[in-house]
Amino acid sequence: MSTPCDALKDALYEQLTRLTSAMSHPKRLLTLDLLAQGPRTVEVLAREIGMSVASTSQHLRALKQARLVESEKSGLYVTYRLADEYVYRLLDALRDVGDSRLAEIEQIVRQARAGRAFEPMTRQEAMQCLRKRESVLVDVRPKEEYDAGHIPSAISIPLAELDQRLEELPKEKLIVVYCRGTYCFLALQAVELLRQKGFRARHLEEGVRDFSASGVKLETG
Amino acid sequence: MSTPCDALKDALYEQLTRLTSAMSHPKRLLTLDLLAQGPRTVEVLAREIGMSVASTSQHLRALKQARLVESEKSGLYVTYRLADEYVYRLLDALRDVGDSRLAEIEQIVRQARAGRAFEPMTRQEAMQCLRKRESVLVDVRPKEEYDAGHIPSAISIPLAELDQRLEELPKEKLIVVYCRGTYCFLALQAVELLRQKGFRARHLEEGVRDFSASGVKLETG
DNA sequence: ATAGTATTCAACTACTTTCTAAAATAGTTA
DNA sequence: TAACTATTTTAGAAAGTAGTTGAATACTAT
Repeated sequence: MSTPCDALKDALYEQLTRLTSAMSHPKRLLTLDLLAQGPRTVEVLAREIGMSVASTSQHLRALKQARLVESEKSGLYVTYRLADEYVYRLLDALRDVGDSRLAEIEQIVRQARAGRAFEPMTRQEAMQCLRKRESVLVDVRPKEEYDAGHIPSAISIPLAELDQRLEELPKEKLIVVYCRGTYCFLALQAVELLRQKGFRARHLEEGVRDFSASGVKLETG
Repeated sequence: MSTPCDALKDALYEQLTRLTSAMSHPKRLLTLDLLAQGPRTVEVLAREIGMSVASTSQHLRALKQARLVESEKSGLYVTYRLADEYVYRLLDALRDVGDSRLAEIEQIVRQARAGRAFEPMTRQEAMQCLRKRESVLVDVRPKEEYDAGHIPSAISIPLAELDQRLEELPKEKLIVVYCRGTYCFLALQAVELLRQKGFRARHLEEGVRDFSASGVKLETG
């Protein structure tokens, strides 16, 4: 009892698995997350994901064939970027499922904290510090995400730009950074960088998602 | 220059690929889509996806290990269901990317129409018929999705229940069905079934997504 | 018990994916 | 033109994935 629909459905799901297959490799997922923060060349990506340029190129080809990324050649360099807004949201949805379903991820995060260096701040602590003007709150997500909604009174310094914008931050205050959610690593990386540069820095236990989920009205623009 | 973060990140992305790998098989994706419409037993699923029970069971195990589905044994039968709301949204996000990025999907849909039997109705046509009371509009998505927002004046008959609720539909009118979007096959399957049962039936070219995208206020509840 | 049914498991083969290393391509500079 | 750089391609070995078959498990009914 094979209906005309069935052949179609098979073809459709085969196409959709082009997307999921392309995302089924840790380095490719990491690549997408990096590209979500901004375009990059092959060489830069290779360094960031810790693979050979040849491998990186192959992975990028896989992503491109699935139309998850686009590339543009200018001179010697090929710059890759995320294909569009929907890919961005797909990554987000994936993180959400990971967050809600994979206990293993919880554990990874907890282990990270066991190292002690990355003890997170609770919302209460952070808000108190902020009210007493002992700290500044920094949103290290890409600018677009900040614009779409951020914690009130936070300033935007995307992780990618942090290195060049250190002079905007007060050395004497505590820098509190946050990103998307509990297990988004942008904030951790920011803390790492800031401490290297001699700042006092900590990250918020919760991310924007948790704030908005618990009823805090986010600012936009 | 490997930072403490890097090890964590690797572990995290490895965990996230458990999700995408589990979704990287056409039959497993189809299985998730079916489970999104309601829980099913292994045998039923096997029939619906067109595989042996043994294979189906193995695929279900893969999905379960990734925590995308849950199972419950009662008596002889094991019933599988989608793990939670977020998995649902992940599937949705995936369809959206497919819709926006994969020209191949467009083509599959167009090919289906070339077969002629499934010529879709435009919104204008449908609305005209509806105003003249020559047709009824049926939303064949799962009840939850209907409740979350549907085209005004549509009634809800989930595809899964259509077979048992045929007597609610007027034989003399044209049945216009719609589902999520252009290439969601729920509506096509509904049309197929309705025609088999002697109804006149067609499907809307657009789905809820397109309606809401073009500014139509959806009804809820 | 015994037979029967739904589901899972194990072992095997065929196929696909991934990494590496080396070669090829394409654009730039001297 | 040749030398150089960024990227892509290719071929091959190693690892992983998928479908089949037949057997094992677990529950029900007699």
